[in-house]
Amino acid sequence: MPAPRTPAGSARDRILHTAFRLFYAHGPRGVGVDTVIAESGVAKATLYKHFPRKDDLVLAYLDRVDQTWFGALRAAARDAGDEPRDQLVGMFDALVGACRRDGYHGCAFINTAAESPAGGPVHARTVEHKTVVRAWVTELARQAGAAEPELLARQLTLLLDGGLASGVLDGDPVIAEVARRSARTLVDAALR
Amino acid sequence: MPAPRTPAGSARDRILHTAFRLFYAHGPRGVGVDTVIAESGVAKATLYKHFPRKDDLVLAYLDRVDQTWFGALRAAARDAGDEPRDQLVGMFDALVGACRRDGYHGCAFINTAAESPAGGPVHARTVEHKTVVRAWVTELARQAGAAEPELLARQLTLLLDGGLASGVLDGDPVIAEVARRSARTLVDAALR
DNA sequence: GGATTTACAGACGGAGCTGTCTATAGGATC
DNA sequence: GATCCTATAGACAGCTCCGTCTGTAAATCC
Repeated sequence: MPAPRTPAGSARDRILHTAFRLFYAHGPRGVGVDTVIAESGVAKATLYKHFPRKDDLVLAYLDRVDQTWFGALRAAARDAGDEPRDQLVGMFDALVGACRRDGYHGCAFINTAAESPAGGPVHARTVEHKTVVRAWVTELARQAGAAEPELLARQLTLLLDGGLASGVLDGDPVIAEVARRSARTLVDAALR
Repeated sequence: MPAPRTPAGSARDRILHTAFRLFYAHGPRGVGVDTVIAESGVAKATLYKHFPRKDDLVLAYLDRVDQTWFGALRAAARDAGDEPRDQLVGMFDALVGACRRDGYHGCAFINTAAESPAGGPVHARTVEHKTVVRAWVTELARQAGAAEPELLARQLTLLLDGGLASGVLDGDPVIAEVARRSARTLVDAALR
């Protein structure tokens, strides 16, 4: 395995890092391949060697988003303590944190899916991501003792999606707080 | 006022109708002006006479979406009876209906905002739309006797946004039902 | 030290995009 | 009937985008 010979990591990493930043800010369709190349300081041939189609780069971007966001969700839940009941509410702190972050621009998956043809690979990857997250929430709800874990999980992920999606407009952290309070109410009602 | 001389309404109406259909299906950025022209059977000069910039057409599209969606929300609320408390939940029937509709593709505002530059007219129009809807819901919540009408309105519109936004992926009507049940729980909790 | 791999640099074609322009035809109005 | 107004039809310029291609430099491997 050769050591990286470029200052800021391997070419592939630089491409991905730049694509992540640009795609999230302007949407994949709003960023040309030439821009990614220019800003990552990479040759065109190099980019097309690692990502033969632009779609491949978009999918790699979504994978990175998935890791980041899902990781933040689990970390927030973990930080809420050992009680699954508290973790179900605590995961919304990830939303609070996301809204506060500079350059926050909503849900990368929804934004990307909105500009991608239905039935394409981007949609499939997005559905996959949402499914994995919901399965995790469902398991938490089951551990918490919910009578209908699937329902509660759907309710909570719906809240998450709502909070994320409306972030396209204004990263108002109050929205995340509202979502958190809603989550508390729904969890309490489901576990009463 | 001259009578329409074209079979399917005035040229302006045909343009708007076609743009509505195409913009909603593929996103404004995914539809070229030439396509709108071809499918609406209109001359290029005519389109640019009515809508000097493509952005003008996009904004007119959003206005039409606003009328349609807000109208559907109010109609659903009205159909739920005279009690504001029931209307707050009943408005979610508009979401149920939207999810069932063929070609459902999520929230036109969020989808469009996601691909538009932040701070631009599209964002402003979207914020305006969301503000008007939320003000209406707030008034309903006040009439229903909520202690914190603004909070309840934010919670409910957050649910609406979540249900709409996730519709980009799958128009699963179950999501709308889940949103409706969440709304019932939140309304009950707020009015207890 | 030669061969191979990897990356840089950038031209290029074909397509699509927005927006302007000219030329023309058909009703409406005076 | 002459004159508008509006609409059609389509060429056109200028730009951007995606993806391919050629050529070159540097680092690694045998």
